[in-house]
Amino acid sequence: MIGETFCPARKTVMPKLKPETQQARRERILDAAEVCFARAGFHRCTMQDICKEAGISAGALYVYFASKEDLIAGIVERDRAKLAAELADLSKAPDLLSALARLGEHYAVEEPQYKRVLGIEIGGESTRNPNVAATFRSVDAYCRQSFEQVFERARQDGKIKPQDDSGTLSEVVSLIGDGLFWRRAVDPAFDIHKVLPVLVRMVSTLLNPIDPAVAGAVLTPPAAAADTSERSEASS
Amino acid sequence: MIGETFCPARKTVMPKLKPETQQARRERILDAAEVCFARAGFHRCTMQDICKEAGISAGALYVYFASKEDLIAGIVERDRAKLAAELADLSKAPDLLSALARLGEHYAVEEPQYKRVLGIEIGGESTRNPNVAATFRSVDAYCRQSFEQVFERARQDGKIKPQDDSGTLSEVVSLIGDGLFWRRAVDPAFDIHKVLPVLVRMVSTLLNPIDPAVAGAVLTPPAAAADTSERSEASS
DNA sequence: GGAAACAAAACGAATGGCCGTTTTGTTTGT
DNA sequence: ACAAACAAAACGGCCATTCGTTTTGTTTCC
Repeated sequence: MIGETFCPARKTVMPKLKPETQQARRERILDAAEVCFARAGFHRCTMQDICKEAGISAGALYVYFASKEDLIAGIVERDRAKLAAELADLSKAPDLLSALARLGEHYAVEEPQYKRVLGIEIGGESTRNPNVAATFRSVDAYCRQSFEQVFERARQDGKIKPQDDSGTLSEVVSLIGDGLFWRRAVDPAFDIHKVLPVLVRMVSTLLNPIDPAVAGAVLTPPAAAADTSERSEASS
Repeated sequence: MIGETFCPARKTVMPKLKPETQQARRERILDAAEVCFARAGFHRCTMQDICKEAGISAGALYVYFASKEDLIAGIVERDRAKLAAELADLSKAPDLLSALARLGEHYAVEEPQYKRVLGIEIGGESTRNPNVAATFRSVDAYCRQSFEQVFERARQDGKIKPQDDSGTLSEVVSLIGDGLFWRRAVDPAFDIHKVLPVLVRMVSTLLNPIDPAVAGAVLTPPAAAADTSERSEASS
């Protein structure tokens, strides 16, 4: 076994962790950093905090991230990438409005509190850190474009008859999403189920201002709506 | 707390700055701190930065604020108090919807950027600093109550016929306000004039879902609306 | 009225602790 | 066997706060 293999073609760098384990470590560090950053903000959170949370040493951390700045950038990229991915699924949804409502539900209810707080932290950081700003804005723009395309297709399919152009619709819906996100992050007593139906109704009048019958049709595929979002508290 | 030293007729000495100048200094420091905090965040901003911005020395600053924490609390209180005051004026407005639109216009256009960024900073801080959280939430609650009262009165006066209760209406409108605020703070390219009319229309259908004629009446006292907000660039 | 008296206000260099990062020596994976 | 991965301790800079001193403004006493 020990048989002294000196390989001829072997010279410089190679032995390492398997790239997958390497990636796993990175993710783990990011997970820990997310928690810490949300708990204390990007600032007051120390590298030592993150090390402790991740169960590693400072030396190890610096193998994977060159600096705190770099770590922050990593957090932002991962978080925003996930957001973009989840929003991309939206375009596949058959029912536009209930898909939107489900999205709101998802972000405002299922996501743990610390992720929402992290979102605020990211937005704030984007106003002063050009690096963060770049990824933040690009994802933001992508999301609004997605919305816009969805609306545009729905209109061409005759499913909606909005009086505004798709770009404006997308802006308005994004804005409502931002409001949900902010309120939910900042006010622990916020009850999304109180407002979600109203928001849906409101948006539906936007999409079909003329004919309430059509709006109703888009709004309520009755069975699905009842199951998914409207009353998840009935069971408990 | 200032002029009150008890003085036996003879010996008493209590020279000081006139309370008004004292207050002025405090305000000046708060102004400087606002700028610095917005520029760098509560964290990365140093006390020396603030001193430089205010044109005073460290020692002087600590005469007026016991600690950085204390200074942050001061900022939050002043900012929120102003918000509450401005919102209180709303109840006096004769035309509800255009008053709301004007409010949105005010916060999203006239307010300088750094104040918006400061708002994010405050919200973020409120998720972890109990002191900040207390004033933040109390003002937040006050604002929503104001909205609620305004809506309730409008309903009783027969000006609106909403199908939702005033509490819910207030939540929804607040949420839209939050969305405006966030978007405007975070996205410098955001054009509020693209969405404001749509938002107004949307809210108006909320307030008067049944009878579009009434809704139209509330929405457009035509002369006033044109002058105040809709197209301030037409005249010039 | 004006100067002495005195404390608040302001200054600004010094301090002490904290935190991001580096260095050093050991372990581990291949 | 050898470099990458890691832990642990150490370093160096920065920053909130303090403190001894100076300045400023008000009162008191002649």
